[in-house]
Amino acid sequence: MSKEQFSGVFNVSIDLKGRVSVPAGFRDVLREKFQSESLFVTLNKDGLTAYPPKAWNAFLSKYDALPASPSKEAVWRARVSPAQECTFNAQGRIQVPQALRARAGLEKDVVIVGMDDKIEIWNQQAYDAVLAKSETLLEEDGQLLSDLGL
Amino acid sequence: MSKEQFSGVFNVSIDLKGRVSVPAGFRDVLREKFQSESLFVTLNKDGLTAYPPKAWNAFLSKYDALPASPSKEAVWRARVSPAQECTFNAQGRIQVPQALRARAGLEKDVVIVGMDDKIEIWNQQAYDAVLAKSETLLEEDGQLLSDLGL
DNA sequence: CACTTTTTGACACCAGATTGCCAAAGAATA
DNA sequence: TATTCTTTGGCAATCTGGTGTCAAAAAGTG
Repeated sequence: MSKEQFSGVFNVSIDLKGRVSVPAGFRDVLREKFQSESLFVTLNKDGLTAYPPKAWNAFLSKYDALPASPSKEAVWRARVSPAQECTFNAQGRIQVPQALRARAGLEKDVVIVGMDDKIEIWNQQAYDAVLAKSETLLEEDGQLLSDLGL
Repeated sequence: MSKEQFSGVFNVSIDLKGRVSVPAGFRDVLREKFQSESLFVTLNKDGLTAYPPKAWNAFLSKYDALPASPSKEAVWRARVSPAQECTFNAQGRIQVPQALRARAGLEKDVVIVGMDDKIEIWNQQAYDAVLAKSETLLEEDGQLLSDLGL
């Protein structure tokens, strides 16, 4: 089975000007499965998420179909309006816009996480924190993992 | 595909005289898509909104068509009458009239947000606040985002 | 271990953003 | 009306941040 989706966690670094190396494997997936050379990067609750154009447009269509509501407006404000398209340079790096970097607290060490049809970009510490929180949660719910056979 | 609409979030600064640099990309969209060199800036509930003349005139037509009512008067007072046209200077800055600045609390750090056919201008703290509020709303309505595939 | 690929840091270059300064225009004062 | 003070806009110098490129370092592969 060849790679079909984004998966795995990668520690990468962001340079002084805000460029991040996207793992080569992800670029392959992007090219082969999504026929694209760019990513739509936007905010999420604790960091950034990057979508292949196809996935982003699919989301936008669903979004447009929603009836007007305060929640819809919140989605617009928090997810849609901050989005920016980023293209790759010759070394496979994308330039993350300053405002997004600032919000996500990206400085030197960042973590890139494959999430099937999207990619998350985290500040290293923030990622460590959620990971730790997840571990804690699993310990409290000891049954779940063994039910899953893990 | 070139940029068709205003999008993205930008941190910019406003000088003592109230001049704001509008991101170069927005000026391109304004020139190419809206054939215009100015913006109509007016109040909104928590900050300022700037419209390309075309969009502003479209709104005014709809407004004129409204039957007279106290609400219509309220729109006049709160949105229409405060509006002022601002042109760009040689450096791509617009001068935001003092009265509007004061109402929106614009001092040093401002945030410019692309909203398709209009542009929002926020005081940095105020923007942080609405963004946080939107995030909260989205958490409460946990279903929505996953329905949208985000 | 040798070789290839990927990642990273460094540098130069350029466009855009910021700042301060100066002059013109306007308002206030006498 | 003459004078001063204030505001506004334009210009220029500077600074910052983004982009492209190169080469060293690191990681991966056979």
